[in-house]
Amino acid sequence: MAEKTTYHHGDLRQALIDGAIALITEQDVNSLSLREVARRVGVSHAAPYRHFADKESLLAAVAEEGFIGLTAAMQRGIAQATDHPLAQLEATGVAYVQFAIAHPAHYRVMFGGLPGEPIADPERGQAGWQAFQVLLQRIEAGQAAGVVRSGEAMPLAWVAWSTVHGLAMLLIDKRLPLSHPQEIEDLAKFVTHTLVEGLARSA
Amino acid sequence: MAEKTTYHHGDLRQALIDGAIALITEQDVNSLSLREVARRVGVSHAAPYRHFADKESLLAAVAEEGFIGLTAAMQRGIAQATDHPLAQLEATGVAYVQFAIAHPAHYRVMFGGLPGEPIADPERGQAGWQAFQVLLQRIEAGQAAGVVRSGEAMPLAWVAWSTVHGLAMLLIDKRLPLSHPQEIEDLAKFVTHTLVEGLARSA
DNA sequence: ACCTGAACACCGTTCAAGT
DNA sequence: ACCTGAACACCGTTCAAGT
Repeated sequence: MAEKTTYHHGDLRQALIDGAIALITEQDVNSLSLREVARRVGVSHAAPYRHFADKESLLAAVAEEGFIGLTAAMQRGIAQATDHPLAQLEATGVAYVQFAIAHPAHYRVMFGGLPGEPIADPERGQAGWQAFQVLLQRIEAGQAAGVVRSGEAMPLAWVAWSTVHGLAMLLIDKRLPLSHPQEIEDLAKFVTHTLVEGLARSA
Repeated sequence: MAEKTTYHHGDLRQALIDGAIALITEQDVNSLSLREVARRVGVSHAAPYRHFADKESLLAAVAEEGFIGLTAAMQRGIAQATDHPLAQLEATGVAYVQFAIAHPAHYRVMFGGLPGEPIADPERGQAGWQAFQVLLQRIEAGQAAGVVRSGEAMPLAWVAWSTVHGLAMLLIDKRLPLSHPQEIEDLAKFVTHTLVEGLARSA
């Protein structure tokens, strides 16, 4: 065993993913070319096809890693919040938006691309579903504690996801006239707070 | 005067915009090529450069028309709702989402593309600002009637916009496990309703 | 097994040249 | 003024051929 380097990169597949992420953080997503990734990694432009069926498959792998990072970011946010379910829900939303604006190109690959597979669906999109689960579980915890309105949790999670996703996209695309990081963080908190008031059990 | 056809299309600029819209509704946005639009319209691949600086400029014109259509759709939705400010706010949100899912490719051009200019900003993006204004005015009307929480209207409008934009994008990208139009419409109503409860003046 | 180099059918953009 | 045709520098993808 211990089969060292099967070729000069040890793991070309991972090198291509890392190279793609590095390139999209430098430039933007649309101008990313498979040939440029290959060049960067030091391999011929045809080599990636040993590991990915096409450009879209490579981007799907990049998206997968992004969702793993998003999940971790939300969990860190939750860990730093107080125990109150509504506080944890807010922390989840704020962490979501902050992850997106910290990694705009990566976030665009996760969503902006292809039609995409359903995420709020356990069957497909493993990493995406994991991320969505974090949000869903905070809703369910809020319901169990009696501070989030009752009823099916799933549609409530879709409301929450729509709001944070929409804010993230508007901020990333520079659609809102905000620039200072502090303004952006304040808005993320305000939006998430207003959302949570809509989800909260009235009275 | 009455200078008939300055060239064979009378108005190549508009023909290119219409051609681009026709193509994106048939196929998807990313695979749209300027050369194909030119072919479709019956002119050489270099001719578009007489009217648009580059591909991005043509897409910006397409987006502009989209925002005009979105504004009209929201206004129709408001006209059909009752006079109650919260009902009008909900109607605006539902009309927004329905426009997006009825014209997914067009909506993607309006947002998905380029970094984009600020929309919630009167100086730039005329048509986009007009659309945003419809939403903002419903918020202000709700405040005037005392049924929407007081404070600056703009951040409240950003909350609302984030929610409907996020839902629209998730639906267009098929991120939610819904397919039947009725399910989608029900969700649009539910999401908008929950949003409005967050914006409403508590008690 | 894994990678390369040439090839194919496309792009966006520019520019001299035509009417 | 408005449009064309050739040209340039790129793409994504395929495939025979090399080791």
